[in-house]
Amino acid sequence: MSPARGTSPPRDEPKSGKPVRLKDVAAHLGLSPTTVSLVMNRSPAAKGIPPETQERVRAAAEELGYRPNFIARSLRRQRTFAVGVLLPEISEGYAAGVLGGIEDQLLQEGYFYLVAGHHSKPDLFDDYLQLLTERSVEGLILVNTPIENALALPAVAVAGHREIEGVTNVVIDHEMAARLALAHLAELGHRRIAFFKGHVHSADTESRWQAIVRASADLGLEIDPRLTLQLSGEPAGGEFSPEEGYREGDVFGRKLLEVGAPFSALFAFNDVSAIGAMRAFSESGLRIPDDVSVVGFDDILSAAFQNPSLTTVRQPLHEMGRRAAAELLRKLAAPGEESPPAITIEPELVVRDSTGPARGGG
Amino acid sequence: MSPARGTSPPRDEPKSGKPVRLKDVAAHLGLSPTTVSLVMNRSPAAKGIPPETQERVRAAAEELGYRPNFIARSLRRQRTFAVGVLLPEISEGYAAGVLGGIEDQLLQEGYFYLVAGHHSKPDLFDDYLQLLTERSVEGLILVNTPIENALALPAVAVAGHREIEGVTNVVIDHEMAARLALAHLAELGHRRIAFFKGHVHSADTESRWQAIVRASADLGLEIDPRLTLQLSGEPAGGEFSPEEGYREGDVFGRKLLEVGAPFSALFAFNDVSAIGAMRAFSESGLRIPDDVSVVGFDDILSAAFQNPSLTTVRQPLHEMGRRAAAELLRKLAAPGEESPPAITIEPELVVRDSTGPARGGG
DNA sequence: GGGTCGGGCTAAATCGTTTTAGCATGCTAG
DNA sequence: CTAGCATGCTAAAACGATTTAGCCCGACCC
Repeated sequence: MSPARGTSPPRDEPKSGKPVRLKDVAAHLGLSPTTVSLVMNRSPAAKGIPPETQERVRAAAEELGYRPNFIARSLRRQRTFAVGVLLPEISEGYAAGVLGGIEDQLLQEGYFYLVAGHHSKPDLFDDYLQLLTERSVEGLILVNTPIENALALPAVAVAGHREIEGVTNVVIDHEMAARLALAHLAELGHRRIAFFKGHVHSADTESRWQAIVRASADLGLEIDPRLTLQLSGEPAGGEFSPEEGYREGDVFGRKLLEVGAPFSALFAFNDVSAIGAMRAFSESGLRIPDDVSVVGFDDILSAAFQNPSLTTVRQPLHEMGRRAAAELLRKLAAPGEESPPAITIEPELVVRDSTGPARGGG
Repeated sequence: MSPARGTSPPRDEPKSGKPVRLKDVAAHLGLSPTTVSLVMNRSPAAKGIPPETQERVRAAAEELGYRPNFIARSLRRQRTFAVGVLLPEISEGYAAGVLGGIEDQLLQEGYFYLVAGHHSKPDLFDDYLQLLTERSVEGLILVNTPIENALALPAVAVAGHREIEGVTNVVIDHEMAARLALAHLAELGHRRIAFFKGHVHSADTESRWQAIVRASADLGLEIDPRLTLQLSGEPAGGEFSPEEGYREGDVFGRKLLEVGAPFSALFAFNDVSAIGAMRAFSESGLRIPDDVSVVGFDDILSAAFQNPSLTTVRQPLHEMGRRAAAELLRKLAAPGEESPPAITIEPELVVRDSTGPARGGG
């Protein structure tokens, strides 16, 4: 049963047997665990320990392959360096994009995160909140996740639906988005523009529409109510399947043509409905962008692959995730301070081939 | 500083002040922590405790809103109920899909997971492995992540590039994939089929090609080397950007036409290259599927949105993730047992509009 | 009446750290 | 000669659970 029986492992292999604990390093050196801990953590209290001892300690730790046990440390310090992320569904493009940004920022700062996908079921949502709290996450990031009551932990929301006391909301700058898209179309000579509005329950719907109304006024464009169609499905983050959104775009594209009112451009609520509409237009014999220009919103992967490729307002999902994570870490670092109620992120217009000059000059 | 000073919080509000510990519940009842622990965990040793006491304990726990501290429990039991997931980049479609399946399975079984995206940088990869180990994850899932040496923890790989001792690999059944795609084309009357082979460094390339060769033989199809083009970028999980893959499909589609050898169908290595090729074909005046049929691989979101929509072999990413997680949990539950070197998942042929009967009957 | 047994609990060690409060020792200053 | 003060460390108490080894007490048996 002796640990060094028969062929011993090569000496430079630290992964043999049980992990090395602080106590082992201390024993190896003939010092107390306290000293080793102080040195390893570069604690201010370690200033009383002479440099040569410190060096001995570090050398021994290195030699033995000592790795502090995070669990024990978390227990003692009451810090887990972990945050919880709640989102509807991880494999869906919007959430995955945001999560990528969250991850970059968190890992960079030495944090990890626990993710739970609640599939938009409110009861699951509460359960997971509970579980995450039990696991002692230090804060929360809510991606496209509506909450009812205030939270016990510091939190930041991305595409949050409501305004909640103490929860900072990271949102896209709808004003700018509307201005970018409409100015682009206006510049190409379009005057009669059709719109797809979002689902009534989507948080983005209202603010985006307000922004569109304002931008239209600024640009001297008139909005024709007959050319304004409200989608019934698909809130911003995609609680419904993209296929549904696509089909809806197709259906609404047809509807638009049936209205009879002329239009030379469409600004859709999102890319999937834009793509659906493009299909409807093509099948009706219209050519894009010669007969009608189309602008989407989001810049999903497929946007670039369309034929023609889709001009769209890009939501910088990665950046939104990064900012959300950064803001949460800031809150954690400065618990007292007031935090901003919202952080707005600038969208970007990606001009591709689905937009072109209006025919006949406006 | 008394906790019950001034306006006390409503009694049914358990979130007031500090969290309730096991010790508090014990004190409240005049029992020892041991007893409470035994009861709460339904430990076999609790059989000596009379049901009425047990009921008292549970009622008190409920009343006080007791939630066991996971950290403390983890430390004592040496179980974290957490696994680590290593992947190149979370916001990329392949990894996100697999992760969705992993998550479903893990949460269902009471586990959480920590994700680290190494962006295909081997040094980051080692760092994160280290960090995850320090955090005491119980096992690892590697998604599209090549590893050099054996791992200290139980592990399962999805789309693993190498075979590693003790690491179970979850892979797609290439034989079946090839058979599905080629049988479909053969049935439509196609005899001269062009192929895009994968990048040399992709793990899937070789096995898939072998499967294609075998399936072709079985179906009596001949493979024309002139119609077999090897892509240079884009390994299976997408280390390169999709845009690159798309462009490459476009370029290779053109090359195919320049070869001069006739073909009526293309079986591409993945959807992005298939989509690129479709574009090349359309621009050369060929109609899909009338002049040429195209089959992709993966079933990415965009596949359904193409015009025409793309027939493709779907990789059930979610299922692969689920199976990987399930297998890892099995390993954790039965540490001694032999585990299978590989788990193969059946792909599915999704027939859409990019395939049709061969012109002139073969 | 003493031994045994079982019922109903609990004391205390433990998991691997961090951190507070000191303890020797030796030197210096008065 | 001794109080005072660095210097270089350490003992022990946390953190919040789990778990092993028993303790106490009454009932039962012979």
